[in-house]
Amino acid sequence: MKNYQVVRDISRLLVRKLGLLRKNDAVCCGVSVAQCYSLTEIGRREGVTLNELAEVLNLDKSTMSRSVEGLVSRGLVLRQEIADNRRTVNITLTEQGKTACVKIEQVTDEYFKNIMKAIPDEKRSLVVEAMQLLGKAIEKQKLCCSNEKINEVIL
Amino acid sequence: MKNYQVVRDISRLLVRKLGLLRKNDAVCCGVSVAQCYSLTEIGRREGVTLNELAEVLNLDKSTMSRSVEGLVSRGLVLRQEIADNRRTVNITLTEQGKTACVKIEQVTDEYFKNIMKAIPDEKRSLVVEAMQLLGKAIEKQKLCCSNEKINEVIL
DNA sequence: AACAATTGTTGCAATATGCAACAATTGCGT
DNA sequence: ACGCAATTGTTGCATATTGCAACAATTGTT
Repeated sequence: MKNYQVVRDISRLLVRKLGLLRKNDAVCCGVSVAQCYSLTEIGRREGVTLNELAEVLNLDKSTMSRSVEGLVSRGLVLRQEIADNRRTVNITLTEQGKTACVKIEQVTDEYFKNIMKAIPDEKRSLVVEAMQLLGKAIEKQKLCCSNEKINEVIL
Repeated sequence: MKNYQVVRDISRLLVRKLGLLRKNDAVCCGVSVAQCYSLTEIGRREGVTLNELAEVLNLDKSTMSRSVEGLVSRGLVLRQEIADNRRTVNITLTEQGKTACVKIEQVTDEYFKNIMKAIPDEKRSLVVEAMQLLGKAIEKQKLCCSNEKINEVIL
């Protein structure tokens, strides 16, 4: 197996184990996977723009807008106007949203903690170092098959 | 940062870069992300059962059934009966399906090759070794938040 | 032979999707 | 200051996808 295929396999494995192909509306805390990601991202940044969120999650801004609307109607998220710019919107977590975020963090962290536990002690730091290198490498890459519209129909 | 968070970050990064939250119907070769995964999995196994496919991709069998139906109607996939069992279905690729698979492999491999290229030469084998360890560790884990129905509504 | 378990397909209502069009606002060039 | 382009976010819209539940068909078990 080629070395890049090892990375690809990890990717496939994560997709499977994390149920990323699902669009379930109740994965954790009564919200979908995509909404979990939204909540986490909003929480980490303490306020985001809709565009920023769409970009980070690699979603269309219309999709993002509606997704946020869903979170607002659940009382998890707040859409606030910014004083110095009446065009953009500042998206923040409500108290309920923060609670949800904590819960999501717990569930997710638990999962990844178990993964680390399953790695032999003496190999753990090696894995961490490698993952940091990998992270940097991935960050340098463009988005894959996203906005480039590779719609070539097969002959 | 805790060591498990490094792995989690990689996961988030992949979700973002690979556009896994998208349910775009035309990511590559005119099929969606989920369908790309289906095609790849069917191709790798040279014939799968619907249930197997649903399990591997962590999707409901009804969803899987319809997704396969979509691939059949596009002429990419074949649903065949098995001689010794008239209940199960054997799903295989058509010639067009194989062509699509090759294309998908190319696009995906290209992406992961670039990631490896972005890793310093002397560190590459380290990363590969670590990824193999990580892969084994992830395989040992259960599915995350999938069928367990953690539908606890937040207070 | 009777009954349980498995496999895959639909009915169904709800939701999500992205593109395009749009209004509101801001920035830029002159 | 004025006009025009660019940005930001929201909707209309048609389509696609989701999972649960119910179902028929088949297979396994006792």
